[in-house]
Amino acid sequence: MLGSPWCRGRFRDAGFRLTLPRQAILNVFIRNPKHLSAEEVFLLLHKDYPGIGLATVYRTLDLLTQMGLIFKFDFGDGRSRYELADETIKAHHHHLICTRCGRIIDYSDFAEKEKKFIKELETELSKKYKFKISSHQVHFYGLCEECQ
Amino acid sequence: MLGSPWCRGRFRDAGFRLTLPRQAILNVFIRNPKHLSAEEVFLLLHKDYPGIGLATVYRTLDLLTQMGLIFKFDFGDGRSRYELADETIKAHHHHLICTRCGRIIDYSDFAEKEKKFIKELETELSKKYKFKISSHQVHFYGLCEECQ
DNA sequence: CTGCATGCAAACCCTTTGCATTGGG
DNA sequence: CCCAATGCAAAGGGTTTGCATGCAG
Repeated sequence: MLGSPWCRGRFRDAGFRLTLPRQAILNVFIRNPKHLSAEEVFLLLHKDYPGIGLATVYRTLDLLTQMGLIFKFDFGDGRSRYELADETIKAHHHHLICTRCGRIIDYSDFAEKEKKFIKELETELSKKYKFKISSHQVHFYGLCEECQ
Repeated sequence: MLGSPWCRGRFRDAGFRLTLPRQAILNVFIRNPKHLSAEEVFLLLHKDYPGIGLATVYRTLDLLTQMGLIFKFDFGDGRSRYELADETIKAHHHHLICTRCGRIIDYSDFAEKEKKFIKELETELSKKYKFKISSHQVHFYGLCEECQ
């Protein structure tokens, strides 16, 4: 994904430069398919690239989100989390959030059923509220196995 | 709702005092059935009760959330929003959020279909992930009619 | 070369907390 | 009366911004 002309082209076409920090940050997501906070990205990055600052991480996360390469989530714990926008996401994977320990569980089961349902709902909502829907989030809150 | 023995009892049973600020804040939600941020509650309150401080608003919002009288939402704009936990919510009303102007549209259409779907999904998820689900949020992001 | 991107630190914004004071039960 | 609840101001934590410097194109 990274060295590929696709990635470079994606940046060039959008009028952005493919810099080292941007490549490195994208790499963090490729190697860590998780819901990373800005600080987590910064720390993971710091091992190999101690020179990259937190501000750059925030600016890059914002850029990548705008470019659609990553998705931004807010689980209500006061910090944003980001995730690579790959097939996993496209397959409508959603989240279970433990309100006690903060653990986040992905699930992509029931994807077909869910996809169909969401699709229908989006169509109806778009029509009724003249709303152009571009994305959605489904969060279930509760207690994970250990916290019960 | 407010003067009712029900409300007072609800506080007493939980070991809390039904103070003037708490009544006033609950009243704000009753009169403004919207997704209010802490600051909005504070400002609405300020007209009639200029003495009530922002910290008390935050503390009370937290208390009411724990008591289940209001719900807390996070739409990703960096501030929490709160809403009265009345029948409207119980009827599974969800949200469309405009990513440009921040407008939030409630919808409670398709409630039956949705309720059934969510219920099924919750059951399956609970079983598979041993997760005790207590609430859920469904957010659709996009552009409202005016912002398109 | 030219100007976008970066690093650093300060600024910002929302939220929480410490502490003396108030008022509900 | 007593202790939970309040108000105020200060602190906290995540995110953004200003500005001089660096590097991609």
